[in-house]
Amino acid sequence: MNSEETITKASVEDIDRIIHEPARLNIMLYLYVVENADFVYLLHKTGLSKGNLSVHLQKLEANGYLEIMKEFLNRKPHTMVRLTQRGRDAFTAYRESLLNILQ
Amino acid sequence: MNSEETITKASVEDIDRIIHEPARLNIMLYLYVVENADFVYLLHKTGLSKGNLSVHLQKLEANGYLEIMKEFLNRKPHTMVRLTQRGRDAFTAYRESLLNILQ
DNA sequence: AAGACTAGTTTATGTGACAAACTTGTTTGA
DNA sequence: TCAAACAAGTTTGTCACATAAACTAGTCTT
Repeated sequence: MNSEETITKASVEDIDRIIHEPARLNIMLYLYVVENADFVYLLHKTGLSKGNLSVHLQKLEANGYLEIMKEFLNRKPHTMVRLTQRGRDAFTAYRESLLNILQ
Repeated sequence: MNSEETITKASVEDIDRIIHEPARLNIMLYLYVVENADFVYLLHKTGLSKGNLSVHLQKLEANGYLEIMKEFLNRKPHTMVRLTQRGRDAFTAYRESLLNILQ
């Protein structure tokens, strides 16, 4: 194997589909800069329906990309969300990957 | 409306989902540089199954992004594909859109 | 105390990606 | 020469997923 062959080609195959879905990409973009967000904040920012947002958050959590913390605030349920380090890394990797492909 | 408000925000909502799907993004990337490609070439380049490739090409054609030209070559069916201007424009718009979102 | 509101979750449905199976014809080899 | 293998796709069946509607559980208002 010579040096030319070791150049890794930016590959569409290894796009992270969990992040690639626009609804979740949007969520990740907000969480990446905000660090801490609650359900209602994301609801308004993303424009997703509640059911939709709920399911996408669960999927991101199932992949270890974020943490969902439930508490009661003024006697009402309150859902806080933040990216895990894994989620943060996955997002930067996704970004690098796509920039490589498109540039 | 003042000038600040006219700054268009790069929005996840208007990602072109036809192109966004990785399999089709891959196809578009090849067609964008090659200009003319046949079915078998794309089959090998993309690594998609034949059925999959067939369906994705039909979907891109249905959206006016490419033209499918069928002919017989050495008595065998031969499918040529090329981007339309519309497809070319859609691709550059998609690229711009995603670069804006990710940068 | 009945209706409206808040903050979500569960479900039902439709769409879509994918590969397996099929189709139509051509070439090969026994 | 005819049957098996090959070529180039298409159609079909299945499974996953995105989405909104319906539901839940509790709180506030009047």
